[in-house]
Amino acid sequence: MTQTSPDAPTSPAAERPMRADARRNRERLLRAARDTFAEQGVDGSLEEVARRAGVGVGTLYRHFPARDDLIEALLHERFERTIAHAESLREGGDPWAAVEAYLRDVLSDAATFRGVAASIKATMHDASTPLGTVCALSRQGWSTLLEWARAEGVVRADADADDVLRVVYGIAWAADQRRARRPDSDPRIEPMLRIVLQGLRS
Amino acid sequence: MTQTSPDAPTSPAAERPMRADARRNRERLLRAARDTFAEQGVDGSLEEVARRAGVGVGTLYRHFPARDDLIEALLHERFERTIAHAESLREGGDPWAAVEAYLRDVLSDAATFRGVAASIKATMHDASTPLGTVCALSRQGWSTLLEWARAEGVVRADADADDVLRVVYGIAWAADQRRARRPDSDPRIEPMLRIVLQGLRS
Amino acid sequence: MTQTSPDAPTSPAAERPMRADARRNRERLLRAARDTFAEQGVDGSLEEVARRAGVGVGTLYRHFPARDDLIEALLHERFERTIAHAESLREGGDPWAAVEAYLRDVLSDAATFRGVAASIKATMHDASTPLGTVCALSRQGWSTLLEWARAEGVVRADADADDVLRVVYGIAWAADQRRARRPDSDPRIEPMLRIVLQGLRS
Amino acid sequence: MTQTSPDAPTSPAAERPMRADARRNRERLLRAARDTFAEQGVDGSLEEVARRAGVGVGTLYRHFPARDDLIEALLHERFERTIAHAESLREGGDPWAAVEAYLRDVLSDAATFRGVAASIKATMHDASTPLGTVCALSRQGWSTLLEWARAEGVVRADADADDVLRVVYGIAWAADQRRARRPDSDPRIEPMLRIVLQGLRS
DNA sequence: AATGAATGAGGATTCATTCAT
DNA sequence: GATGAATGAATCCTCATTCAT
Repeated sequence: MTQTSPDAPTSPAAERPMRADARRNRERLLRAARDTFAEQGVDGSLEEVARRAGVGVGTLYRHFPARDDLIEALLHERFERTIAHAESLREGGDPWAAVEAYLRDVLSDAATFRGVAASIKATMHDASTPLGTVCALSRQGWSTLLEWARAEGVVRADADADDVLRVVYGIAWAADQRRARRPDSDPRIEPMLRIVLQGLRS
Repeated sequence: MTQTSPDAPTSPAAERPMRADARRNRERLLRAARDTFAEQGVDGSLEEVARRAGVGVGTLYRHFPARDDLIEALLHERFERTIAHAESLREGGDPWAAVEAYLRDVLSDAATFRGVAASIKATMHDASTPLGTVCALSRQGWSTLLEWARAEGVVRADADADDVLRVVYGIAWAADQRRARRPDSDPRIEPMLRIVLQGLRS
Repeated sequence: MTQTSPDAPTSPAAERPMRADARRNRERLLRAARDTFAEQGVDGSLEEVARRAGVGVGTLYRHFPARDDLIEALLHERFERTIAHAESLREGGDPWAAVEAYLRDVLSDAATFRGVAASIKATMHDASTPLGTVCALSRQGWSTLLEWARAEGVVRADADADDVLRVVYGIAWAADQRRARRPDSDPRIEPMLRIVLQGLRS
Repeated sequence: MTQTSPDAPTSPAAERPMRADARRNRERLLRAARDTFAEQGVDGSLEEVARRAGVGVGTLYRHFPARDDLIEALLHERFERTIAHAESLREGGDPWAAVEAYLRDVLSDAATFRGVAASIKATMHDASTPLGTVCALSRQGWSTLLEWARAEGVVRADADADDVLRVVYGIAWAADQRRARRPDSDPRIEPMLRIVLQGLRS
């Protein structure tokens, strides 16, 4: 009765779809954060993020009360795609190809939002943070994948899922040219990844 | 006598013998920096360094105009030992053991101060900085060592010296617990290194 | 009928009867403000007030354009009761008892919300504000009461009505524990009031 | 030996008398704080204080790391004078005159640094703060004085030292015109104090 | 009328670096 | 040469108030 009363002001239905301008600002903020964090690292100035988004600081804080909420939002979509990919890879039937493809995905995730590897590393195992929760999902997918590859005998028995992930994030970090005095012409992700892949193969 | 001691500042020709108290302060500053950086990482407060050294900030700046000069001075000694080690390893006759030992040295150097890997990465290829110069020396030693191991056939032909170094610094970064919410009990350097080593072996 | 209810807004002639939902919101806001101010003092967050009322901030501002309007509305009822009390006291026939009772009322009013004494003090003599107007009414009642007590010879001749009120508000302020580092177990209003009462008696 | 060595830079003796410019800035800061706090209350902007002193914020924080250190410094001198006065008053032989004079001192202290009464009230009983410590001293003096007056029979037996102080601070607060919309022409401290004094007399 | 998103000034605090003593 | 006082940019965050929807 209450929700169908004539007093209900504007929204006809019960769900609140987020106002158009709010949604637009959210998008802008995410884009600005992506850029800013790429340049300054995930410690980058939030004030700067707001400025780039053409938005007041207050707006940023309304949308993302904590820095991690911003990072989490940044990663969420990507991670979900990666996890979905992992599942589809398992259906491909080639465990080694799957491992390769997955790690390339991870690197691509970490490279897209440069500097985010640091953040992931920091909260990777803290399920109490939103970011940690996303990471847990991602690690779960990778773990299953690796287990399978191990069972199929294409990966060394002693390779731990977390350790491999860590090295891969280390590669992402090493390839990150941010703050380098003389930018390397070549990010050289591939050669580094190849070393690791060969280290995994049994 | 004083100016020929092994602690003489880096410039090859010292015009003036450096006053006794200046030398003493330099030593104190290095020691204080070592402690401070060990606790707070290489981003640690310089004011804190000066305080621990029992010296004014101004004095610190006179001796080490930039933070990197301080880091460089701290790494110099370590790096020289590592380079010397590389040479002695070549005399051991076992190229694979040499590669292993050397990379472990590198990791140990990088683990000295939290965050130092980032500094190294940033200036690695910039010979105009003091830190870059030290790195160049180090890379030279590693390059020769790897070449030898490759010639002996114990290391894959396609492994590039710089790429391997990068991955190893990536490992150091990944093992760095700074800013981690829930510090991992175990930095897990060994398992990560093992993956890389196995990736190098031919 | 609706506009003659005791809850009608302060303006004497209400052109339009005020929509039912508007009236409901007004009530809710007052209730929420009462709670919030009781907890956080009169400096409490207005956003919080709106939230508790289950209403947007905008609505709050529509009903109460300034914080003082809210405070005024909250005090209005209390003050009216106090004024009425003053009149009934005069009928009691005991002027000293009346003075005592009245000042206790004032203290009780001022203790309603932390910090409200400051608001009262600030606008006490400014009849252009709604709060000031209420205060003027209140002071009028007190003045008459005191005059009577003076005429009856139970109160010193040199006691000025405003001065006494000021001291009493000062007591309310002194008893206010807001921001105290170590909250006093006992606000000690009574002993302070007793000093003042004894200072009044002739 | 060490302190007489030729290395000792400027200060001939062992004590460090504070550099001339530092002392000057300290004075300026205190003056600026006095003014700023008078206008904005003790919650006044520290940035403003620094600006008025013609000094960077950093300088303010170097001299007074916490707001209370500033307030404490502001009160220290005054309080000491008041305490000394209390002692001299006891030698005067007239306990009632002493009580009167002392409370006038207290009011004068509280009025000089307007708004400071609030701060005193907040930390009055917290000996862990520097301000609380100063207050304790002050209260000690007053307590002794009052005890004496009580023993001499000129003050009511039931008057508690702390309660009286509280009312007096309440008077200071009530007389404070800061933030009043229509400043009262007359601070009216005297009439209020007289009420309290008469309330004390036995 | 109601809503709540957006604003942005404002306040506290830190610290690398410079410079007067 | 040594000292440490001074600087002030930079960062985080909060909240009263306005205004587009």
